[in-house]
Amino acid sequence: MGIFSKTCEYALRAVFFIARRTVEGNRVGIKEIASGIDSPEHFLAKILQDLTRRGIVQSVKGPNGGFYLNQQSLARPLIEVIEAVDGDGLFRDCGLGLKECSSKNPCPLHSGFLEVRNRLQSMLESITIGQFNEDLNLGIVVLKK
Amino acid sequence: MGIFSKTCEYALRAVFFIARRTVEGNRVGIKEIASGIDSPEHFLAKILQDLTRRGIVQSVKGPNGGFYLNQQSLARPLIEVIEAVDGDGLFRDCGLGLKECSSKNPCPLHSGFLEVRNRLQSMLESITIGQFNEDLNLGIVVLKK
DNA sequence: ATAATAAAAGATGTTTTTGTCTTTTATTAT
DNA sequence: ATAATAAAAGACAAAAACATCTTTTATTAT
Ligand code: FES
Ligand code: FES
Repeated sequence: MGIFSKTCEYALRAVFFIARRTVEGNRVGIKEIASGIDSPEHFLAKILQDLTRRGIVQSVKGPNGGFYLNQQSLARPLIEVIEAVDGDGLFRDCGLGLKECSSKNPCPLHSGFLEVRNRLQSMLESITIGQFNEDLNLGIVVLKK
Repeated sequence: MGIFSKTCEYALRAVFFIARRTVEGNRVGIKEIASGIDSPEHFLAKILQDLTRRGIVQSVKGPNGGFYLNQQSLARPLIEVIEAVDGDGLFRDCGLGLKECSSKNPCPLHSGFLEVRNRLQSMLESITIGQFNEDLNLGIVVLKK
């Protein structure tokens, strides 16, 4: 288990991939996304269906159809994708699994966690889906290995 | 899903609980631990069996038996418990799920992740199992709610 | 030695996550 | 209108995580 669920990892890689195609002016089909990010095709399809319902990504059916991102979606911070898929537990729940996280009756790790998680949160709030297109095109960052 | 697995959350709460009893000079049975940290008894038993095999906690069978921690175990940093239970994936794997994490061919989140995870890692390396006994006794921190 | 105690080990069950396959619906080009 | 295309939806399956129950083994006090 990583910091995010597998589902969420696929979702993040997929939106990065779609963003890149979108700014090139194209929609992109599920097959191409799946092979471009090295994910199981039908499983990813489910994930993108859900993201589409939630308005995180856009899609059209039929010939020349596929997934794309509108301006609003391109500008979305990553944390919205993560919360749509995994919920906000990573940022709100107690790191030791206690029923709730609060600074009255904190668990032993509360203050340490708070600092790390706030840092993660603000990082994910400041990174947008669309901001890596150039680095992806240049091969400076990658979505599969 | 939190940052650690449920199994690991129970393990961490349990070692904190055992530490407290140990410095009072007592061994503590599985029933008392389970109720003291609000975890399923038989499931926790499996977890502690594993931690015992790995030498993270100590135990003796029979009357007056139970779990306890020797000096070395009391001084152990939390990260050793976590790595024993969840492995080191949280600190070594790619946050986007790519096959490996490295600064050549990084994923888009690599540098952001690196900073957050290093912070988490050094926090968990500097906190020891035994260091919260006083706070636990005073009720400043808690292991169940 | 015996009985009582408590962890260790083994067998089994449930739920969630992850993954696959098939059918249906919407859209587009002809 | 029709055929081709591609996502949406539904049914199903495997694996991992989480959990429970029973039997065995080691230890201690009597
Ligand atoms: S109470 Fe445990 S992290 Fe806040
Ligand atoms: S390559 Fe993704 S976190 Fe390092």
